[in-house]
Amino acid sequence: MAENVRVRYAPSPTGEPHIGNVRTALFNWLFARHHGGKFIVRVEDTDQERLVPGAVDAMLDSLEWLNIQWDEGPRVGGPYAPYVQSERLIIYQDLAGKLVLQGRAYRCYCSREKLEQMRRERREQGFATGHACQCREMTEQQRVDAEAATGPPVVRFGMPTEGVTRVHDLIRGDVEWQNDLQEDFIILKSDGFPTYHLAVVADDHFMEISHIMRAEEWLPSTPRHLQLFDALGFEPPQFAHLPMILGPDRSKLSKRHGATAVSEYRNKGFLPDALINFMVLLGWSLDDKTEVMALDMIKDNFTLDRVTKSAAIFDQEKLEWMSGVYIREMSPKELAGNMLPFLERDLPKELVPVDRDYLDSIAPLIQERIKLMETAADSTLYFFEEQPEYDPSTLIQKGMEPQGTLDALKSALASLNSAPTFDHESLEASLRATGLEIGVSPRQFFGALRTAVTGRTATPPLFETMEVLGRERVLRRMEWAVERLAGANLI
RNA sequence: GGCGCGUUCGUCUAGUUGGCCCAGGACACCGCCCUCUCAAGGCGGAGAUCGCGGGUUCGAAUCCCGCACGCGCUACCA
Repeated sequence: MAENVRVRYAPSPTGEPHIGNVRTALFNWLFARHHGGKFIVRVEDTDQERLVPGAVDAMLDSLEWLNIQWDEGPRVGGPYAPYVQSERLIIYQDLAGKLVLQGRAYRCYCSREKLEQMRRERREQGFATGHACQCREMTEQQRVDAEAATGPPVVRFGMPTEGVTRVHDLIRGDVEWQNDLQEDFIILKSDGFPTYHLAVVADDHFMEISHIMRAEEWLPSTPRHLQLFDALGFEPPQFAHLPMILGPDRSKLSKRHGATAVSEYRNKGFLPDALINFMVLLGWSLDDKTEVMALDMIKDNFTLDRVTKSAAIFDQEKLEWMSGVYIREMSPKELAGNMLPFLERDLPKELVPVDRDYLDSIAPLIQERIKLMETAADSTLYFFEEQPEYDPSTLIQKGMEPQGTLDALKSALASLNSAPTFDHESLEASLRATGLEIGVSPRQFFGALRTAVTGRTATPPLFETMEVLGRERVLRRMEWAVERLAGANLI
């Protein structure tokens, strides 16, 4: 298997790529990288009605954002171009024509209504849908008559009427289907476009795909593809049907499950590496304990025998934890660089642009307190605001009185005013001494100072925060707090 | 209805040749520690009769049979 691995990711451009799609792309890519093979992206746009403008770009952008590079496909080209099915129609039409000539496919003139009716009846009788119509057995005269009476026909593939079709799935083992229970499926639509079934078989053959790795929902159509490969005289690739990704209600992941598009995760400020690491764990594992892994380790160990059979539910909370892990692993400067665009997006306009050096000094303080870049603006707002707004009563700590709080703030202000340096070590030393002197517990004293300096009850460590804010800002805010409390009518 | 796949803590999973598994790790949850708050971190806890019922075996989550449930497919969609 080591030589000539060629796998593909073949999305249809019908909207924003979601986690399920991209997880499939990820597994294909990892498989290719593990085996030193090629990863190909192919656009399956054979359904003209469902095309969504911009969807191809959205797809490719998502892959690029995640750093999943493809060796052949749109934007990069390759020896088997074009990689867009709507530009390969002639291939499919030619193949369909040959199959008709060989008697392996036939033209079908049935209306959708008639088909639907027949299927309903068969189902009511408890049968499989099976072969739906009689067009397969038409005489030449009947065909001519039908041609005149209806519009352009579709081309159906005639499934064998006996025997079984068997696949050795690399993940699921042997699976087989009874041929006479299979329907004669359409390979060429009346608009001249192929269906997925024909196009996928043709392209996978001509692009020399070695393994078809796709979601489990495709397993039922595998016998069709196998029969097509056979009828066309093509050697079929190997198959591996990946477990699906489900929403919290255990049904196939879809828009109604909330955030499913990759772009949404990007906008929320998840790191691509964290998302990759999380997604790979949905259906694959390294061992019984390792979860946080560098990409190289994943590539080195990514084999199909470690892929799960059962579907997985997408757990947002665990993703957020993973995101936090990756944030804590990077350098403060990297964090700052990552936060920058989000701050410029989310901070009040008058506070933008932010000073990069200042941001660099803030980053280490919030590094272990942030999980998503989306929250960066809120958790750093008080660093940028001139004066955070807050209710003066929140200055008063549990067990303290307004007057005592005011006195404490004044003492702190005096201490701060006379501080020779404004680094956190000396600030802490002198403020602790002050607290001791006036008999206010550290919890109460620093709590009051925290509110005075940041307007918040939960922040990074107080003295580091003061150091980063700097003497001027801290003194101004302290003075303001004293004024506010004194004028608050609480005393 | 038919066909197919799946079934280990709430969730992601380990468990690949039956014994080291009366089932391990992680997220979430709870408690304690650390502590100026919030986090992060450390320690500990609760949580799975391995879907159910039969077998086989000295011994089964692991093998066999049956059943149940869930999901997927069942389009001139992919």
